[in-house]
Amino acid sequence: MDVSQLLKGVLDVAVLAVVKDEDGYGYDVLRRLRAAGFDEIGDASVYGTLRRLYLNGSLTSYVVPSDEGPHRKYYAINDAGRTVLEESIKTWRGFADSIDQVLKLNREVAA
Amino acid sequence: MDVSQLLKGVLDVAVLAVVKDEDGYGYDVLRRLRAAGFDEIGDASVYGTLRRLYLNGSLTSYVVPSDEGPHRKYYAINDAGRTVLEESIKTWRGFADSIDQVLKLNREVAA
DNA sequence: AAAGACTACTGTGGAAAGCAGAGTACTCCG
DNA sequence: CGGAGTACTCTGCTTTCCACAGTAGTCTTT
Repeated sequence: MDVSQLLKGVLDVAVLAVVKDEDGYGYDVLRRLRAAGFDEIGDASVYGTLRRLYLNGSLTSYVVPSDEGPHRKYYAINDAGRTVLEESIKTWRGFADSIDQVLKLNREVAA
Repeated sequence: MDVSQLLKGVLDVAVLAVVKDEDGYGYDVLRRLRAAGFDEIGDASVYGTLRRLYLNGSLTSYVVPSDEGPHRKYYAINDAGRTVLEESIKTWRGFADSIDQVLKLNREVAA
């Protein structure tokens, strides 16, 4: 099974969730996602997702110069993005439950 | 969030899991998946997935005439398919855990 | 018997999204 | 000065789901 196919559609939520905690720039979001278990994720996927979320109005953006390298393009979540995130979490939950049912994995929401 | 995007890559496992329980033909697999919660799944997706799994050697196939309509093309899982299914379940589990972690959903495998 | 509904499958073409690869550019270290 | 690490952009490829169209069989209803 190809993990990159599984990411389709889910990357949006993952990126929104990560940015919701704290504003982030592309390279940083990439590191945070890799640390969370998406270790094979491609950089272009993250940059592309951030751009897409910015273009559809879920994120705002600002540039900050850096002493340790090139400038950083920060992204921050806004109200629209928070709404999308909440809806997406519900969708994900229902979807994951259906899969677990078919695979007969008994998972429960613990908290 | 678009459910059809979430299906990418996962449909393979879902179909394998459904067919593993009992041999099935396309229209029937479609109904079983819809009953499991994938109520918006397109028929062409299921037929396409069955064809793909057959071509890559995970399923075998045989035709059975029917009294209630056109003939039925049954698919059965084989050893290769079972191996793919087991590997895919592991991949799914790891993937879903990563998502849950990022979304801060505390799920646990109960049994 | 014609019309419609349900069953059952095939094939084509389109769209979305992840990703590889190439390119740009800045900083720091040896 | 060259290499490594950081940081981003852009183009084009690939996979996969799906809408749509078409074929074809059975059964019910009018």
